[in-house]
Amino acid sequence: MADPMYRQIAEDLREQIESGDLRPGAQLPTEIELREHYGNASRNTVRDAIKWLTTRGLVVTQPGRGTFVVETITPFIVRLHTPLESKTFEEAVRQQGREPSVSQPRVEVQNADADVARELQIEKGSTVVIRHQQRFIDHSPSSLQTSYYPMEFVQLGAVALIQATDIPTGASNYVADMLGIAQVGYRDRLLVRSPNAGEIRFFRLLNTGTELVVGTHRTAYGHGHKPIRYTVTVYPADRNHFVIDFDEVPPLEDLVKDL
Amino acid sequence: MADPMYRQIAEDLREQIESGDLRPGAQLPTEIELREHYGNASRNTVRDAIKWLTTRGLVVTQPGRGTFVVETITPFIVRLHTPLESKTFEEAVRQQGREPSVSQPRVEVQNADADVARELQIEKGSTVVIRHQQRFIDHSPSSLQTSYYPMEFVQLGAVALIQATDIPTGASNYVADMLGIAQVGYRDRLLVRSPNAGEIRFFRLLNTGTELVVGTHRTAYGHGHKPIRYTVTVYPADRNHFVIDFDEVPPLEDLVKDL
DNA sequence: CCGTATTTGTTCGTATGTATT
DNA sequence: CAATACATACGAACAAATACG
Repeated sequence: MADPMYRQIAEDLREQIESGDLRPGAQLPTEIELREHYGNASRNTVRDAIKWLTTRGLVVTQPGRGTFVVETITPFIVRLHTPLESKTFEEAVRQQGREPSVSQPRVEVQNADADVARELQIEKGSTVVIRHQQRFIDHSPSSLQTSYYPMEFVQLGAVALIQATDIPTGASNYVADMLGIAQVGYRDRLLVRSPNAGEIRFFRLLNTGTELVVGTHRTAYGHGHKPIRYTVTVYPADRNHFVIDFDEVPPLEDLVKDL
Repeated sequence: MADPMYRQIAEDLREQIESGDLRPGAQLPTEIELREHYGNASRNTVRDAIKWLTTRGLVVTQPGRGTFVVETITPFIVRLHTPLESKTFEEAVRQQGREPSVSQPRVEVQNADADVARELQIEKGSTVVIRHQQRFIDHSPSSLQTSYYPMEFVQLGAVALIQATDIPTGASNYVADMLGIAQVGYRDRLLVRSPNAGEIRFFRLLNTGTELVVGTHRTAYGHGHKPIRYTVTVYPADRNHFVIDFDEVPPLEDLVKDL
């Protein structure tokens, strides 16, 4: 049995895109033109073909403008496995020749949900301090970071945690200094999922259903496997690569240069 | 202005799914029933609503059967950052209480494309040995692995690389033993993309356009940052988590247990 | 700023095909 | 084989966003 017509049209367009006949950013023929080109197929059939392509992330449509081949984005490299004497966000971004900026932190005090309780090894419902921050690269939304700390840390003296001001040395180092709890290791978990409404807004995603985010869940530990911090950072999957280095590898600049 | 009707229907169904009124695996009302429920909307409008949900990965439709809320899969944990004395695939899978198996390797000799040439730091077009292997967990397709080695290694004596038989100690250790090139570090790069036709077939994906794979690109280095091996492993994004450990962290079993 | 043409978005109706039960 | 349910395809009308003179 032959493929349905809308798939044949979609395949034909896909080949034109992948062969380079239709370059990134180029406008596809209008629905009327496509209709005429493919044996006077119905406009709805042509639209089904375009939908097939949009669902697979090959084209985007804009009302009143047209349908365009997606632009390829030069990805930013997110380094997950930095050494303990790690670079701050600002340093890491500048290293790739880009301009970092961050929002003022937003601080909340809430009860731990199941995820947070598991990662911080505390009772579900215990009080935790939550610090949110928005990060930008070249003034474009880059990532959303949410860190969870046990309320206990504030009571023990790390009071800056519940203040909505940037901690220049990094909240992690601040806790280490104030409480004498040094970070000796961490575990990152990555998972891919659909963005929620807030993420769609912040990252200015199109909400075509093809957009995805990568969540990196980092739990940092002190001596004796005691959790210090649980940080979730969310990145749009389309504009980021994730790099993990172990021991002796060439400098990151080589990779950035070669893309 | 109010949302279009198909979106209102989609939102209503989405809430039922996320609230748990419609559990994973449950069948949605048929298109005709939905049509009647939502003020005799056109069947096409109901179908637009369902399409909105399918592109977001919330439901799947099966011709002749119905539309069903997607089943949630218990993810396998892929450990990216194992120490150098790392576990084999078999050991890592058994550690999570699952049953591993692998295909016979398929070996090719080809010219390096731009990616491979960059990673192995050789001339584009140089001859490379490519070893493919299919991996299964509990007899389900789990990952596709492709490793690239410079042809030079075979000429220098590592002849088992071009034989289509499993190297029990691991190809990496074999190269180290035969040529005295020890692996002293590696860099992993992760990226999310749509699967190609072969991957859709092997992983038995539905090709709804929402299915995604995560590619892990590992370049292993010997002394002096000399590349030894470039390995691309492809995983379906929906059934895997990725974990990277650094220094002192609790045993992985704790995480697997708590899911 | 306005009006008009162009282009995609939404909604309906209808008919027929294909897969499953 | 029949009934049910989703898939494909067509045609039509109006709405909304955009571009342009």
